[in-house]
Amino acid sequence: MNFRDLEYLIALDQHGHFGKAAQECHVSQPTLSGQFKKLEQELGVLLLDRKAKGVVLSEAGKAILERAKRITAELNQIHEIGRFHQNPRAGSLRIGVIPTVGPYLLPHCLKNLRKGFPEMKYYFHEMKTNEIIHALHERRIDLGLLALSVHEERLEEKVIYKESFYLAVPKGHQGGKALPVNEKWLLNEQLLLLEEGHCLRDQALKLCQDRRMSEMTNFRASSIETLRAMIEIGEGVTPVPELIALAWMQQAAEIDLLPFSTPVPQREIGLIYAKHSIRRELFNELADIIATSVATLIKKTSKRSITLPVY
Amino acid sequence: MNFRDLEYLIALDQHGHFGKAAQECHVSQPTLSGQFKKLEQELGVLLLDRKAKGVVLSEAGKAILERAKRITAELNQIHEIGRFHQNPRAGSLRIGVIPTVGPYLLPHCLKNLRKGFPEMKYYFHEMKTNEIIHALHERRIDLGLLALSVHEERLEEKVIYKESFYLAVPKGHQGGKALPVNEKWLLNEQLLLLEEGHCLRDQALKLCQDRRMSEMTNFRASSIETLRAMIEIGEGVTPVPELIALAWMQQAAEIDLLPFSTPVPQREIGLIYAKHSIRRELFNELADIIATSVATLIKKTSKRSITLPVY
DNA sequence: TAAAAATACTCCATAGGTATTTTAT
DNA sequence: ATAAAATACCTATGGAGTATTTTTA
Repeated sequence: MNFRDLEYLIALDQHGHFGKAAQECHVSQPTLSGQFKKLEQELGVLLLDRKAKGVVLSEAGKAILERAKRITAELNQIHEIGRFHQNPRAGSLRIGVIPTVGPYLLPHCLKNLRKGFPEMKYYFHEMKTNEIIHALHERRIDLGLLALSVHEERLEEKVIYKESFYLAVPKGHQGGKALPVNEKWLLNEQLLLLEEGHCLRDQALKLCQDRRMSEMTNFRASSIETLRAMIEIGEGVTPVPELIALAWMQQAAEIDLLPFSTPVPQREIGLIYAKHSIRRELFNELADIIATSVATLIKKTSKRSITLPVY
Repeated sequence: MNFRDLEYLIALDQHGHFGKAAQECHVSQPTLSGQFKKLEQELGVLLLDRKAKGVVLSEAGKAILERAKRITAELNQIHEIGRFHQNPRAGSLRIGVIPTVGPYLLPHCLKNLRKGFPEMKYYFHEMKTNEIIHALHERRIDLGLLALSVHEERLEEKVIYKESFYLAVPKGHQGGKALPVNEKWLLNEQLLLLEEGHCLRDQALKLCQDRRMSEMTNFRASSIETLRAMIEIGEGVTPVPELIALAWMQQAAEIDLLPFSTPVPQREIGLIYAKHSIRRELFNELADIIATSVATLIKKTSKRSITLPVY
C-alpha cells in the first residue's frame, strides 16, 4: 500500500464514481481501477459496493476512510514541517475566521501580514466557531481566528485584542433617551439577532439577557449584512462588537452606534491552534501584527475604546 | 514518499545507526542510506545529525518522527480492519495487563479465550496502568486489562468483575484477635506495599488510610512476589485482591488471608479500549469469557466472595 | 445502447540489491 | 586502521499509461 491508494479511496468516497475520482487524482480511470483493486486484494476486503450508478463505500471502506483521512492530514503536516525548516517564515497558513471578524478585521491586517511574512501564503476560510474547532482537530486548517475562550483540551489560545460592544439602532432612534445605554433604556426595544451557530448571536443574547431584554422571536438574520439592513429600515436594535461598529459608522449613514453603560460588555478575539505546534512562535508574531493593525485602525478613527491586552 | 520511508525514520531513531536500522527493516544499509537521503531531499530538510558514532534525529526529524509513528499506527489499524472484515473472530489482539492481575487471572482464562476465538492471536504485555493508557492512545495495544475506573476521555471502559480485598498476614500472626479484620485489629500492624506506579499500591494505601493505618516507610516491594516473601518471613501485612489471595492460599503455606470487616474493600477489574472501536463487540464477548472463567475459578475453590457484575 | 468499470498489455520510474569508495575517529 | 555511511551501478517490481472488452440499467 502507498499514500496514493489512500487518496484514491478518499476521492472515490467523495465522487462515488471511478472516472471522476480518477480525474481528481490526475490519473486515468483504468489506473485507478487497477490500483484500487490491488488495494482491496491486499487488505482482503471489498472497500466499495459497486452499484449500477457509481459506487458507495462498504462498511470496511468507511472505517478505513477515516484512518486514510487522518494519515493524509499527518502527511501534509510532515511536508509542512519540511517547508517550515527550510524557511520558518514561508510556507502556507490555512486560517479559519468567524464571519463577524473576517470582513471587518482582515482588510486592515492583510498588508501588514504580507509585510511581516512576504513569502507566506495565506488561505482564509470563513467558518463558524464549531467548524473552526472541528477543522483544527482534523488538521484541515492551521489557525483559527475567533472569539475566545473555546476551552478545548488540545488547542492553545492566544488573545489578540478585546473589543467593546455598541448598540446599533436606526438613525435618530435614540429620541430623548440619555446615553450610555442602560437597562432602562432597553425597555421595549426590539432585539434582532443572527441565526443559530454564530458566536456573536450567543454573545449578544447573553449581554442582553443580563440587561433583562429578550429576543425578537419571529426573525433571525442569516448574516451580519441582513442584520444591518433590518436595523436600517427601523425593525429593531442589536449589539455589535467594536470593529463592526467602526465599519458601520463609516458606511451606514442610517445607523447610530451607541455606547453601553458600565460594565461595558466586551469580547476577546484571538487565535487558536494545535497545542505544541512547531509554528507557535510564528503564530504569536502573527498575533502581534494583527494587534498592531487593530491599534492603528482604532487610532486612525480617533477612538480608543478597544483595549489591547497586556502581554 | 511512502510508508516504508517512515519506518526507516523510526528505525533510525531507535538504533541511531544506519546498519542496525537497515537490519531491523530487512534491507541493506546502502538501500536505507539511499532512500533516506531521497526522503531528506523531498522534504528539503536534514532529518539526521550525522555524528561520528552513529546518528541522532534533528529537530525536524523529531517533529516528523511523531507524525510518522501516528501514521504507522493508523496504517496498522487499516490492515487490522481488513483482517477483521475477513473474519471478525480472527486477527491479533495486543493486550496490556497490570502485574497484579495478569499472572493470577490469565492462566485461568487462556484456554477459554482460545476456545472462544480459536483463530485469534493473543499478545499479552505486562504493563502498569499509566503505561497501558499511553500505549492505547498511541495504538500500540488494542486492549487494556486493569483496575477501573481510569476516567479517560477517549477510552471506553467495561467492567468484568469485582474482587474483595483480604489481609495477607504471616501464618499464625492472627493470634487471639477476632475476625473480621477491623480498624482496631490493624493497630500496630506493619503495612508493606508495592513501589510507586502499581495501582495496587494506591488501592491498598487508600483502604488502609480509611482504616487509619499508615505505611511502613523504609520499604517498598518492587513486585508482588517480593511482597509475599516479606510477609512470609514475618515482616508485615498487606491487603491483596481476591485472585491473588486465592493463589496464595494454595501456594503459600506461610501466609494467612483474613477477611476485612464491612464495608469490605473491593476493586473493579475490566477492559479499556479506544472509543467506538470497530471490535467493540468482540471485546465485550472477550469480557464475558473472562467473567465466566473467573466465576468458574471461584466456584472451584468453593468461595463466593467475588461479585460478578450485573449486565 | 450508453455509460461505467474491468481487463490486457506496454513502459519506465524507482525501490532494492551488490560492490566499492569515502569519511571520520 | 577500522567502522560506518555514502556512492556507483544494476535489476526487477509495480504504478501508470492506452486500447479494448465486459457489464448492467
